Amino acid sequence: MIELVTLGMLMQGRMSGYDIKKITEQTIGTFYKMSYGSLYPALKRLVTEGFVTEEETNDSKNKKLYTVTNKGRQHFLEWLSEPLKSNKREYMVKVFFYDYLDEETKRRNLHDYQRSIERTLNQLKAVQAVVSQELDQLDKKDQYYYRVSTMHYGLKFFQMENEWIKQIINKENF
Amino acid sequence: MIELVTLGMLMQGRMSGYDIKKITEQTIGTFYKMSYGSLYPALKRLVTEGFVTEEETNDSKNKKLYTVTNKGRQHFLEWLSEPLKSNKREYMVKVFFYDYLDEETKRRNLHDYQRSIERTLNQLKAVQAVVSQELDQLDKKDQYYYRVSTMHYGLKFFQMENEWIKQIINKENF
DNA sequence: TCGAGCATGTAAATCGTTACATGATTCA
DNA sequence: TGAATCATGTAACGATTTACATGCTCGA
Repeated sequence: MIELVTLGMLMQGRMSGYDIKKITEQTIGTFYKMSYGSLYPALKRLVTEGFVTEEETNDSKNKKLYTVTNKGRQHFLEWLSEPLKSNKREYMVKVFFYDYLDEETKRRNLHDYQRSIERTLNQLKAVQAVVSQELDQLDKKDQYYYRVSTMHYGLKFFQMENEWIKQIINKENF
Repeated sequence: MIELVTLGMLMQGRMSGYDIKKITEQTIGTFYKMSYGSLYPALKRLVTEGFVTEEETNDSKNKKLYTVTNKGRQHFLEWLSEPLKSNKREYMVKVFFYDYLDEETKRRNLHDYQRSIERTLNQLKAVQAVVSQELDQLDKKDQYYYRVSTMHYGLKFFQMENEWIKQIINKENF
């Protein structure tokens, strides 16, 4: 993951490891954390894999600048093209970089993902209906208040995701 | 984390590792994943730590049943009492178990958390206002559509969390 | 009888965090 | 001049996933 995010950040131009971390925090910081302990080794791996090139600056600071290679760009775009998966918020990171992706793949992936969200949503609704009914009959609602609230959260969460994806598909964010 | 979740699941009564996994999936499965590769070693650790006791059944299936000890219950409740932190969805897992927690600690933690969410929300709003203005001036909105949409998502997400917490504090889920 | 589900476990691999270590620059 | 920030890195540790391995039971 960190390699792909790093590559993605470098897509906007040559920069140092320090810069990569700063920009990552400023942009996707709320749902993706990056530490130097994983970033610097990742940059080294990216160099040995031929996905980025390293350049040493001789001006005062001993800073290293990294640039994506064509191979790296291709590797990044392949990952970006893959279908969006719900787990681990990886999908949010991908959408952040979606300006780099071609229109057709974008549409297809977003559409497929929206449909999968809708399926999950329907399943959750069905489960919740059953559970609510059971609890009503047992008169145990107060004993399980937070469990039930957590279920509500799940529903709300997927509803929000669903709405958000629909909005970006319909380009309502302009 | 897995030890605490396991302990939490065992709070509702004696069960096997297999059962723990099944119930975890059925309840908090949408935001917490559990694999046998981490569960079984965790159960062993819980036994050596004296937080649960192990009981072998001699009926057909070679099943092991686990029960929380008083020490385990105490350990679990200590963790549950700690302030809610935003990172890694740990807080959702905690709220799921909140029926086990005393009213006062619950209220305090939820309240504090709601306030921290509100702070984050205000910060995000401020950042977004600035970024939106900049993009308007630069006429680059279409080039950064998905980046901007991702920002919107962050906002929506925290707004949803905020509303949800307010609702459970005000016991609107009855 | 056969496949789905019940049931437990290990070892290697993966991935990342935390703590430590070092040093330059910039600005008040 | 001293604190904040820029800048890079390593080593130990921690947590969990993935793949593998095994065997029983129950119902169609």
